[in-house]
Amino acid sequence: MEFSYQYARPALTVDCVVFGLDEEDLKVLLIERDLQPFEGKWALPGGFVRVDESLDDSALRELEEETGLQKVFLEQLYTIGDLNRDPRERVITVAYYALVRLSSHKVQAATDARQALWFSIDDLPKLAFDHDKILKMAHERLRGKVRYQPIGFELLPQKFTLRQLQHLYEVVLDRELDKRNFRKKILGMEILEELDEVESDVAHRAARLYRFDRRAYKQLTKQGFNFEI
Amino acid sequence: MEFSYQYARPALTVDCVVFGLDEEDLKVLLIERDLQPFEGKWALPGGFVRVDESLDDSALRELEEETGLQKVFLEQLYTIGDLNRDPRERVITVAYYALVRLSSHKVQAATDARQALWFSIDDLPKLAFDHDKILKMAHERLRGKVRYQPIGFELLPQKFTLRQLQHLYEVVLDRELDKRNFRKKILGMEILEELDEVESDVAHRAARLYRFDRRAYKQLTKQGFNFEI
DNA sequence: TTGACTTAGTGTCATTAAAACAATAAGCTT
DNA sequence: AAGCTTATTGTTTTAATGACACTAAGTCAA
Repeated sequence: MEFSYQYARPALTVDCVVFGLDEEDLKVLLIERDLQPFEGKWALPGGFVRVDESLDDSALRELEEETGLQKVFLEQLYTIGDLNRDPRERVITVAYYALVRLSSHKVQAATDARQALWFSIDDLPKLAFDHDKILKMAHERLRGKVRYQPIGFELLPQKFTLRQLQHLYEVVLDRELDKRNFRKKILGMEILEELDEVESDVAHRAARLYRFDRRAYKQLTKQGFNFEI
Repeated sequence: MEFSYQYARPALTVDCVVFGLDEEDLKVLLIERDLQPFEGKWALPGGFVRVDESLDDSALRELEEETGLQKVFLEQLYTIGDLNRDPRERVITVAYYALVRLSSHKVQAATDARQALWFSIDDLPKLAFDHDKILKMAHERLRGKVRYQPIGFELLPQKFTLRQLQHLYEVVLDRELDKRNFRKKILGMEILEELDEVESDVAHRAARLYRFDRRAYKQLTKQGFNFEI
């Protein structure tokens, strides 16, 4: 007990809602807790903020420690400070959400976690603390934000087909989109680079591959262009 | 020094960007600090979070203590935890923004503040800490959010004219709107209640007064209606 | 009381964006 | 070679947006 203060201070944590996407649906990465409280329960990866690291760094560090993930897309979500959200003491958590290319990330449990597993967003276990609430918030944020910011690409491989891109939006927005209208719209934005490559290993005509053109997008935003699906 | 912990803990504060609107432009409420550090400098109202109060309550309490404002519209903005944002020690702040009906709120300085004053958003003094950055963030959030959430009404008196409403959007979005198109659009939403009253004390034809119909709005959102200016 | 002044209030047309909709082409499998 | 699966492409209809100007109502002052 080396650190003393004149007034009581709440503990501060970060928690991450990590989204991934596969051919079926949207997934969330959860860890099985290896410590009390809620030992053995599923929870969001996260942990205490150190006094010498920024909040973003905290979130990235905890993600790597508990799940092995590195260099993911990360944005702050909300800070939750309800009085009794942790049975031990007053804990305030800064929640983040992260988007990862599920295909290219191997996940492995580590510190404070027995295992890390991907769960379908439609089939989640009961979570520790108020993590259900945080996860729901993150899901809503993702649904809202994916429509007016090109963050969806963070969920896809670098090279993707228009089918995959449309599938992403259908899964996240939870509604079907018209193929012709979707292609017309997204190609009309001129933020995709058409590659001289097609997908491989499919048992039918292979679709062309595209890449998100970050430079073109930045250029367009400067001119007042607004991304919107 | 009564409170001891095993690990060092950052201090936790809340800060509020309070927006108001008058006939000219958008205003922000600032306080002149009466304590070190930055004594005598202008800053956002705010202060330390107590261990037994929620973050929202903290923000509301600080607002009342430092400016006398009560029952304002308040939303969380962002949590800033850069390492050296406070010269004393590591301080993490949960930033909020608030919208008030400037006309109906008297402002008075109190605890820790020499005075509280409204500043035009286009003519701000240099602020203490990183409050410039927070204020800028809040302004961007307001500009973004006012278009797809009917929060603008929080800045107007309960009864307002369409001219006032349009002026609000022109000031916040910083561009002129066409009167006929604006009226067509906003009235077409059917979220305004037309009153049997007109404004008074004007030296010309008096305009009809309207009131935001929260019930109608909620009903419409249930049916999938999306507010958008 | 009248004329001048100020703001309120209103509708149409042109343009653009969104939504609905189906046939052919390419490549793989058997 | 025939059959299967998915890729790729345009047109038409409908709805939303944006541009644009005059008359009505009420106040003020001569």
